[in-house]
Formats: sequence, structure tokens, C-alpha cells
Amino acid sequence: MASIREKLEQAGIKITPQRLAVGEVLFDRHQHLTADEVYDRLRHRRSGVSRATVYNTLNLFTEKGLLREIFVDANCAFYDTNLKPHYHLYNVDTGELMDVEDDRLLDRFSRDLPDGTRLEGVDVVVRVGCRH
Amino acid sequence: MASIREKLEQAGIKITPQRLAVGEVLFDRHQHLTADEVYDRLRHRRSGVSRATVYNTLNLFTEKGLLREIFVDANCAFYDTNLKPHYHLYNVDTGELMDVEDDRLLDRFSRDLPDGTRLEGVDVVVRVGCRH
DNA sequence: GTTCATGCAAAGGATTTGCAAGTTA
DNA sequence: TAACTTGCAAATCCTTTGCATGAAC
Repeated sequence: MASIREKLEQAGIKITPQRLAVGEVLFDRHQHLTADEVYDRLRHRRSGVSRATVYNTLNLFTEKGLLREIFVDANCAFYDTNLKPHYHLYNVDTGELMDVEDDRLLDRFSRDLPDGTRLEGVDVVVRVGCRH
Repeated sequence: MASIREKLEQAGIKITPQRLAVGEVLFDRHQHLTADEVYDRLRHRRSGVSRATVYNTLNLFTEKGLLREIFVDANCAFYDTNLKPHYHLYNVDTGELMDVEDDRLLDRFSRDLPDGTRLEGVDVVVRVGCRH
């Protein structure tokens, strides 16, 4: 718990009870949560964090590099706590999202970037369906 | 124009004037358009196609394999007419989306899929920013 | 005491849906 | 004719915002 406080402070984030609560939900382990899932878990814990604050906090954590946003379809952003190079396996039938570690991911796609640009990140989503 | 009609028929799509109009806008050349951009172009051509029909048609074309949806951020899906293996270079500062051809894209990520699943597609978005 | 965070409710944008009327094969 | 498509407006979903209250340094 102290480590979450440190994590936020190291990222230059001002500590509040709400931000700690969001951090505890998220950084418990590597996972992919939507904003709504985070909000629900906070409610179950009876942490009084409003929806607006959940969104604000997720955006803040993402800006500060503690989270990565993943877009797999129009109506939900996932927030990923795994910052190591990896890609995602998305099951379109079950909605399940899995990590696949891949050390060379960045290398593979960061060659030949246009002049005057810098790499921000590489997002790979491998879509699979259940075999019927 | 006849080729668009054939393209739709081959995909098992019933022909209507609206669907032909959407097809003409899209399949003119390889491009990435949002639903709203498609709607705007239809209005400039004075094709009377409603917004709802644009959405219905884009979803239909996607289901039938004539388009690919690309999600680069929460608030807009791009529809890509390029069906060859390729990935995307997205400039977060300018909003520009570029294709990069890559024949081995599918191979690279389609190994080791979970049992009982089949590959639906591989989406790669390389995010770049302007060097300041 | 000034700056920043919170939370509610309202606004916003993209997409979908219900349903009546019109089209297609 | 039978099944499907269209279009409008309303509904829905996710997310952001305005603003007044409250906390922090």
C-alpha cells in the first residue's frame, strides 16, 4: 500500500484518498480494466469515488505513464497496468483480453518512422474468435 | 461503377441506391474514413443517405469483409478499404493515419493462438508524435 | 489563501434502435 | 408478396465538463 503511494509520488502525482483507492484497485496485479469496472470495484470496497473522478484519474495515470490505454472496439477503452513490451490477444466472442509478452515488439515496428517523428508506442491487438 | 455493384453482390449484399453511393465514396481508392466523413462526402454529392444508413452500411460492409475497422482512440472508428496485410502509422499530433505494407504481418502474430480459437485479424497501430 | 481535486448533474459525441413507410428480389 | 431497407427522432452508451464545495500545501 505504501508502494502505491510511492508509485504515484514518483510519477509526480499529488496524493489524494481517491487516487490511492484507484491505484489499489488497478495495481493489485497486471490486468485490463475498463473505467466502469474500476468504478464498480471501488463501489464494492465502499471507497466513495465518483465516476467523474475515476475518469479523471485514469486519464491522469495514463498521461503520467502508469497505464496504457487499449482500444479494441468503439465502446470501451481498457486500461492496462502492464508496461512491459507485449501485445494483446482479444477474443471477440468472449470479450477476454490476454497479454502476450514480446521483447522485440518495439524493434519490429520502430524502423523507418517518418522524418521528424518520434515513437510513442506500438499497439498490437490480435483478434481471435471461438471456433464453432 | 458497375464494379462496385459486382463487389457488393459478390459479398452477398442486397443492392440499394444508398449502398451503392456509400460504396462509391469508399472504394474510390484506398483510404481511411470515419463514419462522419463518409456522411459528409455523401451530402456533398447530394446523395440522400441518412446518418443511420451510413452506420448500418458501414457495419454491414465490415461484417461482409469489405472493410476493416480501426480503433485508434475512443471517439472515432476508421474504416479502411485496404484489405491487404498492412499496419498503421498514427500521428497523435496531426491525426494522420498511414498504411505500411507488411506481407508477414499475419504470420508474425498468428502462431500460438489459444486452443479452440481461430484468427480473425491482426491490428497494429504504431503511434508516433511530431518531434518538438 | 491560493491552488488543486472532487462530485454531482448536465452536456457532449458517436453510435444504435424503434417503428412507420418505402424498396427490392 | 414477403422480406428487407430506409430515415427520422429518440434512446443509449461512454466520457467530459461546469461549477460549487472541500481539501491540501
